[in-house]
Amino acid sequence: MVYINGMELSELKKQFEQFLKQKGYKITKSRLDLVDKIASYGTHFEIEDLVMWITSQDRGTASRSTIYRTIRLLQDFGAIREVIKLGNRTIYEFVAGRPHHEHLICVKCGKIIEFSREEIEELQDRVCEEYRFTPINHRLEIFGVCSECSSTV
Amino acid sequence: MVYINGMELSELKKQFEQFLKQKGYKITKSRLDLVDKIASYGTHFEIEDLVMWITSQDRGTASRSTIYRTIRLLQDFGAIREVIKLGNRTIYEFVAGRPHHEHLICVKCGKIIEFSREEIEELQDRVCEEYRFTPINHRLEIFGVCSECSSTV
DNA sequence: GTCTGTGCAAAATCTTTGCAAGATA
DNA sequence: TATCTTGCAAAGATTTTGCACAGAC
Repeated sequence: MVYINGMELSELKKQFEQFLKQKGYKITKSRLDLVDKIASYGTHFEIEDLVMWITSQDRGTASRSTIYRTIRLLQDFGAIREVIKLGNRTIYEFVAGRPHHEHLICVKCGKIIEFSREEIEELQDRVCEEYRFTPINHRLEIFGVCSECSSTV
Repeated sequence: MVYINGMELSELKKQFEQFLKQKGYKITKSRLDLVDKIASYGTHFEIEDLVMWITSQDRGTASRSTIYRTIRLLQDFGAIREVIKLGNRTIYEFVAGRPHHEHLICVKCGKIIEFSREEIEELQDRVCEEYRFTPINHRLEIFGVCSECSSTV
């Protein structure tokens, strides 16, 4: 069985189908295929990379438009998040089945390090309560230089 | 005297001049004027809004290119930061002379609430130490719905 | 059969850049 | 005077959209 982030992939797709049905959208090969493609591509990705990678694969040629449209659906569904915004780049992450976490981003080599701290979730709750703000999600990005890059002067 | 974020504006401009000189850039009317314009525009802004506002002012008509270029210089200088990245929008903030803080962003009305917690700075330091990562800056965005918007159903 | 999705190309945004003219040092 | 900056328009990069055809229900 194929597991993605500890969740069985076919289970995820089943849930996505439910989501589509519930929203009145259609279950298409394109949409389900894209879930496979993203799952096998890797955790973090930018849309252009994904488009090029998918296009380079023999079969399965979802158009750029469909990829953009489906990414949006997957964001609504909650399987994908924009986790890093650096300059004009947007880096997405497959988050389905994973606990929330944050990112360290090396501005020299682009390496992404994930970490999580329960304190951040608690802090969010306390701050939001204070401002009577209903949180939907949060994103903590720490930009800096990783150990390899700082040792290479 | 004009204070911006608790710092005297002419002092900030003087420091900016030093920065330019040190970098081998020239001190131009355009650049210094833009600092005034941004200071009087308000804390948070998007470039397009700033361009339109500046263009609508009688005198002072920095071109879009110059604004983009100067904003970049002010970011390097440290007076301005990209604090919110929402979809394809980038919201900047005049941070000169202010302690670091984070933002709550209402996804319904766009309201921005600032808050700061010393814990976040400490947490950043601890996490970075653990990964031997040298932090340059960080950004915590909490997206959600503010009290006004949630009471209006 | 009806309605939605897809692919394509065009358009819309947002940002950067080449170049000639102007300002700064 | 030498060099950097500016404004403009063009080019880039990224994302969205109108429309005709194809596919899902």
